[in-house]
Amino acid sequence: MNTLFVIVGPTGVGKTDISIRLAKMFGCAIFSCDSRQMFRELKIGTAAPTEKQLQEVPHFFVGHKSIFETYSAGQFELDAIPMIESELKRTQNSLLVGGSMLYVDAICKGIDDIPTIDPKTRQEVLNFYAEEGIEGVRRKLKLLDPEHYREVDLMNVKRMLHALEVCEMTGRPFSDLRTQSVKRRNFSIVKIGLTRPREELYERINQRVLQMMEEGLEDEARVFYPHKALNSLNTVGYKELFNYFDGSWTKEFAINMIQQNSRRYAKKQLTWFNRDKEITWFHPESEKEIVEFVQSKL
RNA sequence: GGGUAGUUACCAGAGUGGCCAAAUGGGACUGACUGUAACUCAGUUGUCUUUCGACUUCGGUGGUUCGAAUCCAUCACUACCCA
Repeated sequence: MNTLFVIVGPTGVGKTDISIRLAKMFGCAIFSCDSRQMFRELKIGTAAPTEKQLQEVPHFFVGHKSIFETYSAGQFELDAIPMIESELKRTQNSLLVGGSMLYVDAICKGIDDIPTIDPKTRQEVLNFYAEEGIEGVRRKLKLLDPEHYREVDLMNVKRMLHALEVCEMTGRPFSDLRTQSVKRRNFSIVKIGLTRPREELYERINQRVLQMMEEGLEDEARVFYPHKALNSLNTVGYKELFNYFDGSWTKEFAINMIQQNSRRYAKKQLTWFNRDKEITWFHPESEKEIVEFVQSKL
């Protein structure tokens, strides 16, 4: 059967380099699985593959959207699966590379078919929250979807609001639409995790942030400062600089915060991926072992 | 040399006789997470223990007291002020 090799790992661990090497070995393209590299306006701050790297190996889902468009893990599944399937027909093996946990799951397990929330419903639900507060949200959710109410984190407003949106949108309880089943794919999946000792990872992240600043992250972010409310710009590396632009933080502090938030993000990624027992872990520089492992799976 | 204020857990910082292993915030760590997910949320954070609980802490030492982070003495250090 055709195989999709899925390379995951925290930000800054070194996924790009090894994946380009593997792609060349297979003669295949790379499917990026990064919820922020998808935005063509965000290059430096998302450490997107460089022009040179993109020329070496074709990448899908890098810079294919604008920050002004809305996108989601569900849409990503719909867009990517057919492309992965047709690509696998051509090259037998292919690569999915990225650190966006939910997006990886969308490809590997699939996520339930829940309609995209229209802006009107979203706004209505937000208004409701503004008026009634978290208590109101809980009350309404308990009424509309008692089953989900029992399961959700009652402290997590954002998740509850989403459940409410879905109830409002579909007229059905959110829990009805959540089958939580794992979709079968017509290709095999082999997951490779890249990790490093914590200290080493953090040091790389810190250095990379400084490097991004040298490459012009500040200018890149400044252009989009007027649009800072966009969800696509609620992104490490940009949101902190926005605080500097509006005068609430010093530049130095903003840079420190980018480093700190990047480290935290890396930890969250590791927490998520550690739960996945299908992942075989490697140090990114153990190229020989990785290649041997990949070959054993062909 | 004189004076004043201070020294609390990783950091900042409350607490000024028992309700104190010690508020709160930050950091760190751990975790949850099926559509705005680089989001959002939670737990832990003196030691030992699964729990109950036990034990050692609030600059050092020595006191007062049934009982001290809290009061007294003294030493050390820090900051500011006066010389």
